[in-house]
Amino acid sequence: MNLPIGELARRTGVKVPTIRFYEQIGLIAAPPRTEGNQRRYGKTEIDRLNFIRHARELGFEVDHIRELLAMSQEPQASCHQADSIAQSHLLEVDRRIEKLRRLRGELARMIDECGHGRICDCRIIEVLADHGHCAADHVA
Amino acid sequence: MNLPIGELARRTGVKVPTIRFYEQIGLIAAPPRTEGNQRRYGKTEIDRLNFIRHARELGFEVDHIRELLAMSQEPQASCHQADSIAQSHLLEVDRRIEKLRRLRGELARMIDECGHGRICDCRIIEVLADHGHCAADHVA
DNA sequence: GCTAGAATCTCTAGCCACTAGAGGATCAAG
DNA sequence: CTTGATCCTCTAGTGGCTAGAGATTCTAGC
Repeated sequence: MNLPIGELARRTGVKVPTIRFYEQIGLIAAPPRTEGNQRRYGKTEIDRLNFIRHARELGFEVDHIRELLAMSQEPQASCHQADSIAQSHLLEVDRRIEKLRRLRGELARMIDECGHGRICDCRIIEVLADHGHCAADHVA
Repeated sequence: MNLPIGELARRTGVKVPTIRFYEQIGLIAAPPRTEGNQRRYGKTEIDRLNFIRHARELGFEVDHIRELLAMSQEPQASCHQADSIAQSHLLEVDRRIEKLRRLRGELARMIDECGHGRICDCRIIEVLADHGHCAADHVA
């Protein structure tokens, strides 16, 4: 277990520059180096990077991941805080889905109404140009 | 109709710095200036900015908006291209919705299974730490 | 005409989470 | 000992803005 960064990347699915970036922002610790100044990693980093990757895939922000990582280091603590981070993230995801759904509806309607003729008759252009009182006006 | 930038902002819902930014990236033209070097706008810019805002609200990228704007200037052209931009954007929105829904499912399950006890028993932390063969692994 | 305060100007830097590329050093296999 | 893959650091770029500094200009009231 003395992996170079490329091997760590292969095993975790996190790209090499991203690993270095995570080190830079302090999301993972700086590992030991070879005599020739190359990073060498162990099992700890595989786990940590996998954790980070899963959390990113679930859409957690880096700052939240920082907190979740800190919690995972304190197994006896209450998981109330982890729960609340996840909860509020779920709400955020719900908001995004709802917004996209409304948007999708408008898009689909617009496309549907397009008669595939000339620009001057096109609902797509028309809707964009003059859209004074539709739902999307109130999308944040 | 010789509006200062703040008034244009008020009428279109696009913030002042954003208007200047749009000018900088060439999304809108540089307007005439007063003797004191302040921008003054007319009806054209109101329409154009409204178009841009609507398109942004619908999630179109700036480069696509550029194309849509160019099309709207050629009323006799076919709207095939506008249609295809909108179509592919719709597909992209569908992809995003689907991705968020899968993600939401995982999040909700995770939270649901959390016993609200200690970190060492917490499904949230556990799922993140060891998540080897779940759907989210294959989310791009 | 004068003054105060609101609005405007330019410019730089920051946001997020990376990604790309230059230019050079190091490693492992043959 | 050479070759080619991998690694290093550093800077800059992505998208679509947003924030702030410090200076100027406009406008309304007196």
